[in-house]
Amino acid sequence: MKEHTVTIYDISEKAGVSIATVSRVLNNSSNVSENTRKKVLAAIKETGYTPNAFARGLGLNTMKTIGILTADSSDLYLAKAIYYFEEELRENGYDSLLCCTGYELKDKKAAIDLLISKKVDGIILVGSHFVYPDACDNKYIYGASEKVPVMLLNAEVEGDNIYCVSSDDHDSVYRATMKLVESGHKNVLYYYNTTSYSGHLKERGFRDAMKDAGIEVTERQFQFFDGSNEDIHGMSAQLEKAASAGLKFDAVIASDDTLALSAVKYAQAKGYNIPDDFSVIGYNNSMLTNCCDPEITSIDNKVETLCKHLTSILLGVLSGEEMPKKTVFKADIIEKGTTRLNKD
Amino acid sequence: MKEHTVTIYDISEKAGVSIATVSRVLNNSSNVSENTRKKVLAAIKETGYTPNAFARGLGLNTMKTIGILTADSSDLYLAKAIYYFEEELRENGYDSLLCCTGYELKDKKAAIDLLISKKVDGIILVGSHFVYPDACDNKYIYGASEKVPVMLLNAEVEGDNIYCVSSDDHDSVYRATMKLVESGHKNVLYYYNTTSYSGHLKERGFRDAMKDAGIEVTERQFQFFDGSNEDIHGMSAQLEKAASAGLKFDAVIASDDTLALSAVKYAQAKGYNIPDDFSVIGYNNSMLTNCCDPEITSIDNKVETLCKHLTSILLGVLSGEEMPKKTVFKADIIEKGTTRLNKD
DNA sequence: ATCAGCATTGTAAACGCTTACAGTAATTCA
DNA sequence: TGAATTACTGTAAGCGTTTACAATGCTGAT
Repeated sequence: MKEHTVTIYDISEKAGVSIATVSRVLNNSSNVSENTRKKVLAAIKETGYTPNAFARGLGLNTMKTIGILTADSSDLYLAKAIYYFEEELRENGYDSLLCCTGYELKDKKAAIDLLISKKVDGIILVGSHFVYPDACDNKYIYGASEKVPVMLLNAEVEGDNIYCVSSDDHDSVYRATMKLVESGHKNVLYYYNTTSYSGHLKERGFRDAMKDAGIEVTERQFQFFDGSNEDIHGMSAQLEKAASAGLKFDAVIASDDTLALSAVKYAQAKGYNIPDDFSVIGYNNSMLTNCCDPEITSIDNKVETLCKHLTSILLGVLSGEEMPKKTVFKADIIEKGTTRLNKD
Repeated sequence: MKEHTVTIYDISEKAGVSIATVSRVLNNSSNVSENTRKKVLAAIKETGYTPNAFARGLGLNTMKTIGILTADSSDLYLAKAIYYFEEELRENGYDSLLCCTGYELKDKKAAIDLLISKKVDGIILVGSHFVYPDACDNKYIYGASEKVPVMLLNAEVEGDNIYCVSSDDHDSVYRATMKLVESGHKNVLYYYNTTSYSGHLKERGFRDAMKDAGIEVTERQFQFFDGSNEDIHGMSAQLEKAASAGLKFDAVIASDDTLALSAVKYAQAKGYNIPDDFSVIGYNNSMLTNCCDPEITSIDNKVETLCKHLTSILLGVLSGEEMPKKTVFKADIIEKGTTRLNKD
């Protein structure tokens, strides 16, 4: 069963050359005669030899691998981000080591240590969950950045070896809220399920917009959903409960498309007419927005753009270039059927 | 910037012991006095030392890492599977290396080579896309299985170091189709988007059921959707086109919830009453089935169960136990609003 | 006092690769 | 013809661990 694994020595012997030459062939080094190259390649093919990446990594002290961390790869948005990272990295000769950490701080720390001990060349933290409102909880990120560059998607932390690419969540929610207000909605409810960095930005965007619009908001208008991010029924039920408890709202701006969808379902169950009696705006412009009828107006923060940009910055950093520490993109509001915003 | 990385030698020096002793502490070997252990641990803590996994891997010839391959991590179902694998493996001390290969055979091969050169201890192929109807295309799997155990989720290939865990797709589609027929549907359309291994099983399930029900089917009743698996509009449009071209159907059984959702949208656009005039059954029982109204009846093939089972088999294999080569689970048909099946 | 036996620690080889440096043969130039 | 150059190839050190084996220092029994 466990036959002797083929090493560079076997190849060198078979091809009648030294291991250095084999190595040169493997690394496309120029100083090899066409003749020997052929012999070596033949031996490799014949034996089915694959180089041992440990040994290689040991010497070079790099595995050409990027660690990707995310709280939950089954989240629609995060999964998409991971997909783009994977793709871009692979095209540039890097592999990726994915860790789904869950939402516990200690697990995040453990995962980072693990990646570092595996000698990743860089770390990408996918999603704002990694950055806490309380700056002091973000220390672990600094720790990591002492060893390798740390990239943040949709979150911001200032630091020496830390690079951030994000969408301006404050701005997009601000604009969306404003538009809802301008299109005649007085009682806008903010429905959210995360208190992460970007969660805070979004919330502030909402608050600021309402304030600038001269509308007072009560804390009840901030509904926090604390369940699974797939539990559409639970999400609707919570809105229903809030309504029965006397809360009035004729529009929902959600921090997430799933929440938005639940709001649509809630409104339809109530018999409201969307978008005439009731408006909904989601976030991420994921396929979920196309699942119901009417389809959901949503904020598109352009994952693909963000991810590609982030990857190119990382690659730049890795090859020693000077790169911007912070890049912010503006999101688009994609209007579909759950709003009537542009009434001009 | 690039300060000397801390190695086991630094620790040994700082703690005044040999590197072997440090190594023993790191590996919780018993033969270390409490006193020295403390000194070593102190030194480790002080320097922030993390062991180099390459060096370790080189010696042990294992990285305690499992390679996970999937065509597309942003697919809802696959992402979920990956999530469970990740979680289970981590809990058992294994890390995972994820590769999203896309759907091209050559990329799959390349990814496998890569994983093997990284000395993964095993490979999990997530999704039936890895197994082709033409057995000859599956050779690359045998190649991999010569080096490490290969696990297949939702696909079957026989081979020496290959283990399969799947849901009985033929059976579930057969039963679902039968139920549709028994509940009065004559013109059932089969809507699919993959010709993978399980795609074939499903199709055969459909054909066999129709045959056993004594209903003749024409090839037009097999609609293959060839676009993005998020393109709900395109999916609906294709059904619309088929209908305009004269195809009659009063039920759709889809190989996937997204397709099913598109069928619901199609039917609703047509003004059909679901489930009275028109029935739909999806596959995977994902959250998409809860997105529209009525919610979609779907086949639940229990990813979580499958994934956990697969992982436990893999762990068994890795620890040298004898394990079943093939495990098949039966799926459940979860009836919701798009059908009226159990009319007894 | 001596020594077997034990607990603990140290030494050094091995893991498979890259690469600086050294060596060799062939070619060119004067 | 000999020296310098070029083109290729080989030798061996080093990367940071683990671990078999050797060495040390104690313990208590004789």
